[in-house]
Amino acid sequence: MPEGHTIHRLAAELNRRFAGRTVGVSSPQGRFDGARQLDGTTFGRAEADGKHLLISFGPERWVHVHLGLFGRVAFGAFGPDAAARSAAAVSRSPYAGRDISYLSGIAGTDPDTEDTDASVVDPGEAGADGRPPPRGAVRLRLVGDGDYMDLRGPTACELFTPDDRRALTQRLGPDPLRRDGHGEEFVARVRRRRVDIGALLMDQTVVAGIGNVYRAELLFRHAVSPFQSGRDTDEATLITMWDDLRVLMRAGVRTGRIVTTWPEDRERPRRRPVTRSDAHYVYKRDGLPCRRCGAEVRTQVMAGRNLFWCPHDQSRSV
DNA sequence: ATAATATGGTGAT
DNA sequence: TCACCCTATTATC
Repeated sequence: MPEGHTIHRLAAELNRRFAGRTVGVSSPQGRFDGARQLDGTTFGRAEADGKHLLISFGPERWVHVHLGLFGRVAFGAFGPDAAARSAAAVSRSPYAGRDISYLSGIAGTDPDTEDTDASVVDPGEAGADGRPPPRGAVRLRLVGDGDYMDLRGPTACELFTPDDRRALTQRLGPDPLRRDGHGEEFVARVRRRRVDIGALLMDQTVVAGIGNVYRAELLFRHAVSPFQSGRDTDEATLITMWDDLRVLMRAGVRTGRIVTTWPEDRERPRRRPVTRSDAHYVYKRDGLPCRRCGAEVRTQVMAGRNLFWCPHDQSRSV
């Protein structure tokens, strides 16, 4: 489910709840052996690099998590003041139970606008000890001072050495959400490849953190054909795309949603909550008319995923 | 009960 | 390019 913004958001929330604290670490499902040796140690800091989540436990140990397509995280509070803590969390946290709409500035109850961040799920009912018993396949549970987190369905949840961590960073392209992510590097990595730009944007060694939604939407916003090769893509266009991507993804971190449309291209008027159906230009809109030109949005598989684009607005060569 | 679906990634062919 | 791995939810028989 997650693209890079989800992971950065997740790292921030983990730090808010666990940074510097002694944590209980377990794997109710039993498939993360590393839990044993981390149990009772100190949670250092969580950080995101592209779609990878890294949590330090002391200088020599990291937990590496990749949510993949199905991975989800649930946060919760327990104990006597759990309700108060949750209420307080609403005012500060990007994750307040399921009510992320608060941070989107949405506040309302319109179900059409409450698509929030699907990687966050309701943790469930409290058990006898105040904490919900693990439900389903919980790969990793962290328990702190009144806070807990459950992780289900990740592609990766494993121990990393500092070498592993360095190797990962080495492999990944620049991340638009990180301070050390530089646009020039993105441009260079795109322009030395003959591969279609629509495939390059999904390649995490070219740019780290883009997924299938941002790929389609970014190309549309810059009127770039997905079928144009990286090498032939105009440098100025790529720089503009990078800058735009940073804006879009930062908004994604803030709100937990991917909204890429300009107000004038939406059906619901300005200053109203952005509905699910108004959030994107082309993603999952195949067969519908393009918001700008009315041409039928098309889809075809590229880089192993369904690509969506407007054949009229995205036909230019730059 | 079974299938289809999903914002991802790896490793073999 | 394909097979395969993760899991929960929703739709269909």
